[in-house]
Amino acid sequence: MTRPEREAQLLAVAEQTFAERGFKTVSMDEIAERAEISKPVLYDHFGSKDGLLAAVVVRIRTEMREAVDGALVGVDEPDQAMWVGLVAYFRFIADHLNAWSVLITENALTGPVAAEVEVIRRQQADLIAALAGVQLPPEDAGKAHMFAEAVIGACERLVLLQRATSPELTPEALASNLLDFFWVGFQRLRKGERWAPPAAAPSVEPSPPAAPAPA
Amino acid sequence: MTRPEREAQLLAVAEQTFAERGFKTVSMDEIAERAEISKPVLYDHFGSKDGLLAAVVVRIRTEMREAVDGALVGVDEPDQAMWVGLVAYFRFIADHLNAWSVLITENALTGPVAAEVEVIRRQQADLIAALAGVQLPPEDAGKAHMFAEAVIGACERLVLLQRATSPELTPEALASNLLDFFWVGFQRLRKGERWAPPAAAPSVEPSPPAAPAPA
DNA sequence: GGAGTAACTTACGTCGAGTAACTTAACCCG
DNA sequence: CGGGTTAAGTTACTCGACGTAAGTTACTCC
Repeated sequence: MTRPEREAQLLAVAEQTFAERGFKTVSMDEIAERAEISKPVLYDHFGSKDGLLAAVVVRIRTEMREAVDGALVGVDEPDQAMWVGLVAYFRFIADHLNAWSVLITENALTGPVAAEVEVIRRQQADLIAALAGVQLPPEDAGKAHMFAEAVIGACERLVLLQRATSPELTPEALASNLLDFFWVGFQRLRKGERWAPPAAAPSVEPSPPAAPAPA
Repeated sequence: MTRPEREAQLLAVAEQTFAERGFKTVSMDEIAERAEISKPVLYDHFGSKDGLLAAVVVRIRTEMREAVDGALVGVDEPDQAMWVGLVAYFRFIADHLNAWSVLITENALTGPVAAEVEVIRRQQADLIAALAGVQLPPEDAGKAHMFAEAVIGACERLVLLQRATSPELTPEALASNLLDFFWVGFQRLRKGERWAPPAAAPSVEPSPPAAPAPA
């Protein structure tokens, strides 16, 4: 088998296995066994167990980036971009629960792997900060990055809450709640105001890839 | 040495060591060496390496809880409670950077240790949800918990951002920014509005424990 | 047709979590 | 006073998992 083929196969096996059983409890021998190769092949490709996890993270990061960027093509108005981007983000997670599990359940904050995960957040933070920064009054410009970080932290906790207690919540519902909190603000939410898509936000439904409910 | 004494000493050594060098890279032998005892003593007290980490987490959790609860004594008005609680939270973290590092840099989301950390979040979430819930219109009551989770995620990211790039930000500044985002809301922030302490929020300064700047 | 290279394997070194068996010493009670 | 029980602690070990060295097959390219 050729090198890139092996690499892709190993990444797929590793992602799946890590998601199922957790990074710590999975051994390199087990991954090698599942992939039907021997252990040194793994080390030849990825250098170490952490290196393997880092490679998995990078792959997921790339896909996620592409999903969000793709959804934002042609969207110029910041409010709408925020909505479209958030929905794409939550939808990606819903469609890639395995991958997402790897990212967050193995979320050590130190070491090279953590650095790769932080790159994801920085990409997202820069995007959000850009959307927010252009709208803030000049004296609040410095707040854009803090705002972005706050949004990202909120997103991640909301995903965990949804997975733990409310799997029926759609990506759109998550995004709309988040915008209720951040965009509208609690003081107005208190009076019953809600966030609503600006103008006519295009439905971000690319016709879900046909998964008919089994009888 | 008596058992509770040993236990306290070992917890202190473990917290310090984990904070300095990271959970994974520290070995039980190293902790034993630093505490000037032999390894089986550790296992007699805590059962396993994860058990030791869990014990450290529980200790921090208790202290944190006491700090926030203490700050909230006698505060009844929800807006003010939110402010006081957030400031106490950020201040606790600023005053216990070692402990906090242990909590978040070793933040695996699976296993018993993770469960202990989640207990912290649930305590905080219940508190915030209670503060928010009583103020929301009945049809939004269900949003209180989502709101609380979002706030917690935002808090944690803000702390990381502060540590990484802006160590000069005070707990009060962090809390006030957060309330700008969540309480006032972006749409009004855009117009230059800011959050301000309700009524006259009592200064939450218990006269900082005299650390005069060295010459 | 032989040399070099790329994919791959067996067999091993090593380090760290966790444990079994033993030692010391204090305390209790007749 | 003296033996037994209990609590604190130590030495010396097993075992599993990461990582590696050396060797094997097979394909390609002069």
